[in-house]
Amino acid sequence: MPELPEVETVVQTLRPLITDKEFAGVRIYWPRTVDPHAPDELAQALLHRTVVDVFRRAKLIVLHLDDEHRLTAHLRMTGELLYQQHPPSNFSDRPYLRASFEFEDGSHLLFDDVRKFGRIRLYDQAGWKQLDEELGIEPLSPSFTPAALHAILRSHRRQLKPLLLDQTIIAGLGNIYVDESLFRARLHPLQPSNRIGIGKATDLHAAIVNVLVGAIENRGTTLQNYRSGLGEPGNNRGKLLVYGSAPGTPCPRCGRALERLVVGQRGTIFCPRCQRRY
DNA sequence: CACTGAGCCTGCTAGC
DNA sequence: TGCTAGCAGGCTCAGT
Repeated sequence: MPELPEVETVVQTLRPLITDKEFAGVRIYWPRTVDPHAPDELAQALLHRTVVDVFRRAKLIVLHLDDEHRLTAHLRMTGELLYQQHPPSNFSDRPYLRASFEFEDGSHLLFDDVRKFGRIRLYDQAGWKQLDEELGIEPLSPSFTPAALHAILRSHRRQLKPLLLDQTIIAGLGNIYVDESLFRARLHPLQPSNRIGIGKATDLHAAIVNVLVGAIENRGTTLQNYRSGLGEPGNNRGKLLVYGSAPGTPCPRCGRALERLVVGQRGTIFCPRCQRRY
């Protein structure tokens, strides 16, 4: 599923391709994709607007428009936002197309999404400001320091994994990179966050940053659906140490059988020897 | 405040 | 071989 590194990769591929382009047409094939907007009202609002920048916030792809609105796409589980020089000639080739955006030059941005969980929304300046303020710290920003993470962990009394997945606390982490980060930092997913000292917080900080930076360098992790803005799969899958491993697989560090549990409705893989609760 | 479970969805697969 | 039940999970909302 697309998390911070995958969304960042999509943004990097799309930015040079769609910046300065003007919307000339919008088609919505699955109305719930643009909930709560009415499809025709969204289309009207976008017509003749120009993209002035493309950036990422949390797991959102954000198109900054010339009227200061922000058009956001959240890929959720299976979404893809794809640039195409020419419109698809045959929609039956794209059975999961949920929305398409045509630019003045004839190029298209296609929103493909098998599971229909993905969402596209338009925010005015105030709405965007509010959303931005509700989202947590960016883990690749300069302000995300070991001390900042330690303060976050101490200020809550929660299980570590659900806390790291909470987008209002730290923005952009998902199931893959949380499991990878916890494994590298040798922390148990159910470890109470407030009992983590500065030493382990520093380990966790380094693990998160290294895992994310490495995944971006590899242009994301493709398990099934994820593709960049140009339709290319990512290369990070082979770099994962535990995510995707079946329970019973030997721990890559100590050899003990990895175990699986469900934490916050999410499958979780960890090493019961390396990652101890305390 | 912290946590749990339902709901949204459909492709894939283990098991019969 | 063919079918089906169960699984995968980001996010929101309601309930404990």
